[in-house]
Amino acid sequence: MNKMQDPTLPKGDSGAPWDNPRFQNWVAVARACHLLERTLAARLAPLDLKPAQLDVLMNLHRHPGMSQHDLARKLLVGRSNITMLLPQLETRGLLRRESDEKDRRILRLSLTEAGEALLAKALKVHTALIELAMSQSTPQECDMVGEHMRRIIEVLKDG
Amino acid sequence: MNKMQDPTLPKGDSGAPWDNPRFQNWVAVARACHLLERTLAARLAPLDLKPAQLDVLMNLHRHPGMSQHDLARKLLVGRSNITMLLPQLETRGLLRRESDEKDRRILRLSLTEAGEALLAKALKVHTALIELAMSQSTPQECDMVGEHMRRIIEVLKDG
DNA sequence: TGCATTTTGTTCATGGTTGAACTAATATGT
DNA sequence: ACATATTAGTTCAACCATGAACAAAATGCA
Repeated sequence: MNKMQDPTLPKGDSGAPWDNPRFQNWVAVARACHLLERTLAARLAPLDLKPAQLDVLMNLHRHPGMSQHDLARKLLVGRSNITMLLPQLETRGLLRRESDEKDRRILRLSLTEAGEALLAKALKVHTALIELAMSQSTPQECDMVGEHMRRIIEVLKDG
Repeated sequence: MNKMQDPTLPKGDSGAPWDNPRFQNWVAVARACHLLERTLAARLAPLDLKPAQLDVLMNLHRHPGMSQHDLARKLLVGRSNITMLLPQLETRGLLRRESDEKDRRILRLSLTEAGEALLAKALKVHTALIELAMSQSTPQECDMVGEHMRRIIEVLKDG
């Protein structure tokens, strides 16, 4: 269904990508991501947390003691981004940065009690939102989507 | 497969979202989006175009004569963003902004010949990248992903 | 050891995005 | 018609993310 031509489309677009289903499907993926990110930001605002900061807390909870460099790679952002991001969280008492005794270049990161507590609250929000989004399909379909995306990540990681 | 526990995980995380498949699957979606966006930016650089600018050209090709407000809604960005974005493209001779005679608040947007030409080149790059990503699954699976994402968009559009 | 290279984190200038406040044009209601 | 409300677009200051250039520490190799 829904194969009707949009009458406002200019003619002579036969080879255009807009009637390519793959193209349309990816546009939907990008839109959904964009929208969920914005919604998450709105719902996280009462906790005075931004999505990027939540990502930091989540990764530090799962991998306590990781370095800033490792954190940057995990989050797919530049190292300088981490440098700009952490002081706000450290000042709020959410995380610690401790020099590694063996390699004094490295700062080992870990959450404080307050950081763990805030993370727990934020995770409720985040999880609820993802549940809402992912419950739009069956678990099997979700797994398929996940598999597909992981393959995309692999194929793009070096190209 | 791959259900092994990560031995570095802290204990006592039983209710945590990390072993929730839906959570992991959405993380994969977000990562793939992020990565594809970055890859697109890199491949568009030789044309001196950024992904956001390509989105503008694409929408103006499909809906010539649309207003800046409509364009902003289509792209899910603020109106001020459009205001900042367009002058660069107009100066490069890629698009026109013409006052509507009936409603002089509105600026009607359309591509120039040069805009259409550049769009055609950029679309080759964009399409190739999406083909690469989406060919990681069968067309049926792609359609399912698209359907899922469109449902997510609907459910989030007003929440 | 001595010296080049690599790695970690920081600084800084740049560019992109946002939302609030603003102007101008139109629509609405009485 | 006339005051009020709404809408289109702009301006501006604040915030983020980025990458290049940098300093400090560690590594490797001769």
